[in-house]
Formats: sequence, structure tokens, C-alpha cells
Amino acid sequence: MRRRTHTCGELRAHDAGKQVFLSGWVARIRDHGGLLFLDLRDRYGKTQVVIRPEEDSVLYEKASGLHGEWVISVEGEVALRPPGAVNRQISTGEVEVHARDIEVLNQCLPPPFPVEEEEIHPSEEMRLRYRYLDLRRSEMQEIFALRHRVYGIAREHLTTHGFLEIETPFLVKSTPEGARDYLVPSRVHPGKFYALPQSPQIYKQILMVAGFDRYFQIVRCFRDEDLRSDRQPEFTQVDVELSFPDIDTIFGIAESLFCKIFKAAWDVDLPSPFPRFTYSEVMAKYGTDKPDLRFGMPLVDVTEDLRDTDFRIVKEALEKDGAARGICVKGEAGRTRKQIADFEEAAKNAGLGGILPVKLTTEGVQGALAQHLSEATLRTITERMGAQQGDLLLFAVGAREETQKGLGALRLHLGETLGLIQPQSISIFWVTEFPLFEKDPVTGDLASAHHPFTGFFDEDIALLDTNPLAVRSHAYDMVVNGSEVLSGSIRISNPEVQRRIFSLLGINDEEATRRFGFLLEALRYGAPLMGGFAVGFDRVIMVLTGKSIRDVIAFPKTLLAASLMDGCPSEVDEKLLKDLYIQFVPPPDAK
RNA sequence: GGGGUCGUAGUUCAGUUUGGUUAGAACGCCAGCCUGUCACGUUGGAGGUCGCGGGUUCGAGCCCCGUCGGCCCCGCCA
Repeated sequence: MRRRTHTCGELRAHDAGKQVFLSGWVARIRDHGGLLFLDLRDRYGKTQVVIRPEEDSVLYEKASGLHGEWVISVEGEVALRPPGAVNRQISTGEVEVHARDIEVLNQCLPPPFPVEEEEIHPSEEMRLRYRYLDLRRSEMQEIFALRHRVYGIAREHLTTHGFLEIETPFLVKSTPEGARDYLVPSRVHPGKFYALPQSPQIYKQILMVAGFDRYFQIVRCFRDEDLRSDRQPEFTQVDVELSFPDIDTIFGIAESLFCKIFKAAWDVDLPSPFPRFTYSEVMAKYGTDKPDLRFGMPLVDVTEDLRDTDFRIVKEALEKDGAARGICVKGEAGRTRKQIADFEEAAKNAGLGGILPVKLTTEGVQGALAQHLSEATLRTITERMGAQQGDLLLFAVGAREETQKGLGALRLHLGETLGLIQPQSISIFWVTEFPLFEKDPVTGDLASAHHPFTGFFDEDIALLDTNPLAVRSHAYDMVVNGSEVLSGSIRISNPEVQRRIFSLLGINDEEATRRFGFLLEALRYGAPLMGGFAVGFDRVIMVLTGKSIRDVIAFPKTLLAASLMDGCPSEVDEKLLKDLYIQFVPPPDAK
């Protein structure tokens, strides 16, 4: 076993003449019969190895028997490539290694999909099944090198600001609030369970009570909910909490962190401070709490303008306390009926009943809605929407929240499909003043919008009894390119206030004690004011690379929360279940 | 839980609209030729449970029903 002298991305012209020993994977073989080229690859790059049968026919025989992805070592001498044979595309392209000996360290089965090929993209199913081969691709290697750099930036940044990295348990008490827990049965306590943490929220607050003042942790979190392209059952947070906080301190620490990350990854300087918008602002203007502001197309409320219309659809919606809103799609008045039908399809998927298109063409204004509007009204509306000739206006009527959310989703759909988003541009800002509560659409009960420990505006305290849905919380998000990458809040640190919130949430003292008693107790033993945030680390890497969440996690799960490589989840031995006093009860519809 | 979409050679796909002889291509693989390639070139060859199950039909990759799986969206995600 010899140690390699260089990596496959290292050799340059000035290394010519050196005796080297390289190890790596066979990327490609180009056998010309009288001359054989072999690209040797490792994480650092590729180096061309040359074998000449006239110099060593035994070695040539050996080399021509190699195959892609075999693992070999090559001993030889570095040489400058002949003039005209230099490859400017790769960093080692000025040199090659004239092999003296080759050792096969391990053969490789024919790969189920090409590791080297750049034009044939294997399906995600294949990539996940053979994840080790997928990760071997340079594209993936680069993602994880970047991910590693960002871990380092976060650790360094928070350490510099006086934060201590402290681990919290993975086997924790199940708290029924929030997402569904992943459960771990206890062997020594029959019938009892641990939960995997949805976040270290309660523990980090207790660390503040313990006087750690500034804490952080790069930590896995677990949530047993249905997945999306940006959600995995286990994901990584940079969890941060500090004592005696003020909003500007917290935002400053987070902003400078993101500045460093974007500088390192994209070599851009983000303009600081980041803009701050309130929740109600972004909801009204973009119909979502995480708008992508790399393109405009704001929602415009035209409810009052259409108040007196005799157009039946509009009239009926507004009589039911509904709203009318529109967006202006720049320069798209030329869309055909069919293309607009596609927009309508997207609108229906977004939860709208439909859309009312108005085209501002050179031949005049077209659209059913327009015919029911006076010229003056039309002028007011187009002016407020910033619309000009050639633009396409899309209106939606219906329940207030529905039109807002629906048009927000349609706006995003149009932004994506019409190519309005510059991929390299950055929209980064804060959303503040989230409501403290939201209404459960099924039961009508109050529920925490963020989590039940979220603090709120002192001046809204009277609203707790009169109009709790109007109480503004001290919760905030950071949104980058339409992705929520950070979320946090200033906490409630007064046990009496905390109790009051619980009671509004329908959690009585007894239940509160049962669920969160240890936190409530801790808060009574000298709790500092506290606040913090958690960065959705995987999403940050997603935004930086433009990839899906599965591309930035080494061993991700599919949408059905399965791992195709190792086949989990799986059945377990009866004995294990017996030790845990667990019996499987099949679902009622199982065959 | 609901909606959409895809599943054909080792891989990526065409073929499904309008059912009809022996299911094609590219890459990969195997064998041969080839002295400056770098997606080498070139000649030949092997390779198919058309995801799975059922149905309709003289006949199903194609139509129908069910089911499994990948992806996207809604619900859900304090």
C-alpha cells in the first residue's frame, strides 16, 4: 500500500519530470491501439495517463483491460503534453502522466448509469437507488464541498459573536403541538415513547435560563409530515438563541451571516441592512408570506373600483364580502385564448374560481369584465396597476383570503413560466409582525401561528381578549428568492403571560403542566429575556445551488419518506418488537 | 387524504393520438481494427416480464379498472 503523492487535480506544467503515484477512479479510456489514454479521476479533478504499447506491451495489455469506475493506482512520470495536445478545459490539461505501472485496487460492476456523462441524466429514482454513484459525479461533489464551506462560515461567524455550540438531546419528550412527531419506543418503560425533536426550541430556551447567554447548534430536526420539493422528514437547522436581545441585534447577526455566505458562494456583496416588510404588507401585495421579489407583478386591490359593477360574477362575490384583485402581466396582451386558458388552469390549481382577463391591445380593450366597466373606472384601475397598452390584466374575485393567496400563487406561476426571474439575481428581506394566532379552518379554534412561546407587541396586549387574531407577534422570517430560509422570534419569558397564551390556545394549567411543565418551571427560576432564530440550512444550500432539497442532502428520502438506497423504512424482527412491547395493528383497509 | 404527471433494453428516450407482422434510436456493454485522444474514431454483436395484477378484444406497449413506485402541487408542515 503506497501513499499517493498527488491528487488527480493537482499536477501542473511545473511538475513535469516528477515521479508521481496517483490513485482514483477510471473516468474514461481512449484506446487508439498504438496509444492509450486514460483519465483518472478523484474528488479534486482528472489527470490524463498515457500508455504506449511500444514501450511496455505488458502494461498496455493491463491498461486495455480496465473499465470505467475501476479503482486503480498509477505510478509514472509527469510530462508536458506535446504542443497542440494541451486541453485548456481542465486544470491539469497541460500535463499527462506517462505510466510505468498500474495496480488495480478494485474492479467495478458496469455502472447502472454513467458517472461521467453530462448529457444523459439518470432519473432521480436511479440516482437515489445508487446514491454512491450519483454522489461521485463532480456536480454533486461540488454541492457538498459548498455545503461544507457554509457549515464552516456559520460556525466561525457565530463563534466570533460569542455563541457557544451546545448539543441538545435527540430523544426528547413528545409535545403534541405542531408537526407530527417521529416516535421512539422505550424498552425500559413499557408503553412510553421518546420523540425525535421537531426543533430544539424548548431546550434552547432552557439553556438561556441556564445562563449560556448565546447558544447555537447545527442540528438535525425531524417532522413526520408530507414532503415537498423543499421539505424532508429530517433536515438541518442552524439553531441560534440569545439572551437580552433586541431585534436589531438579532437581525444584524443573521444578516452578516448571510452576507458572508453569499460572498463565499456567489462572490456578491448583499446590500445591508436587508429590507423589512410586515406580514400584512407582503400578503396584500404578493399574496404570500414568502414572495419572490426578483420580479414585480404586485397584486392590486380593485374591490372598491368594481363595487358598483353589474357584472354578475363580480357583483355576487362582492356582495358576499368578497374582494376583487388583479395583476398586470407586462407585454402579454397578445396571448391567445388557449394560452390564457392555461393561465386559468394554473389559477384554478391555485384555488381561484377562475380569472377574468382584460387585454390592453392596440385595437382597444378586450375582455368580458372590461365591457362592464366605465371608461373612467377602467382608467383608474389601469393607472393604479401601472398598466400600459400591450399588457394583460388578470383579475380574480372571491373570498378575500382566497383571491389573495390564489393570485399570489398565480403570480409565482407566471413569474416562473414566463421566465421573468433572473436566476442569478437575489431578493432577500425580512418579514416581520406575523400574527400571533391563526384560526384553525376546521374547528375555528385559535392556534399559534409560529409556536406558543412567541412574544408579542406590548401595545397589543388588550387585543388578547377582544380580537386575538389582530395581535402582532415578535416573529419574523427571512426570505431569499421566494424561499423561507430563516424563522425566529422574541420569546415570552414571563410565566404568567405564557400561561395566558396557553389558556387562549385552549390549553389549561393542568395540560400545560403535563406538556411543557419543565419549561414553565424553568421560566420561574430566573429567566432572561430571550430570542433567536433557526436557519433552514438545506434551503440555504438549495438557493445557492438552484437544486432541489434532495440534491443538497447526501442521503435524502423520497416524497413517501423512503430511502431507495437502503430500503428504509423496513419491517423489523419480531424479537425487537417484543422487547418493546409493540404489536402491529394493520390499517383497516389493508388486505 | 385530494389533484396532476411519468413508468418501454443497463441508462435516457421514441413508439400510446387512430389496438394489427419480428417493439426502435442514442449512450453504455461485449468482440475486432486504430499512434495524440480528451464525449476519440470505426466495424460487428449481444441485450426487452413495455412497473405489477386483472379486464375488454380474434388480437393490447397502446383501450378500461385496480395497484406499486418516482416527481410536482393542494391539504398538512407550532
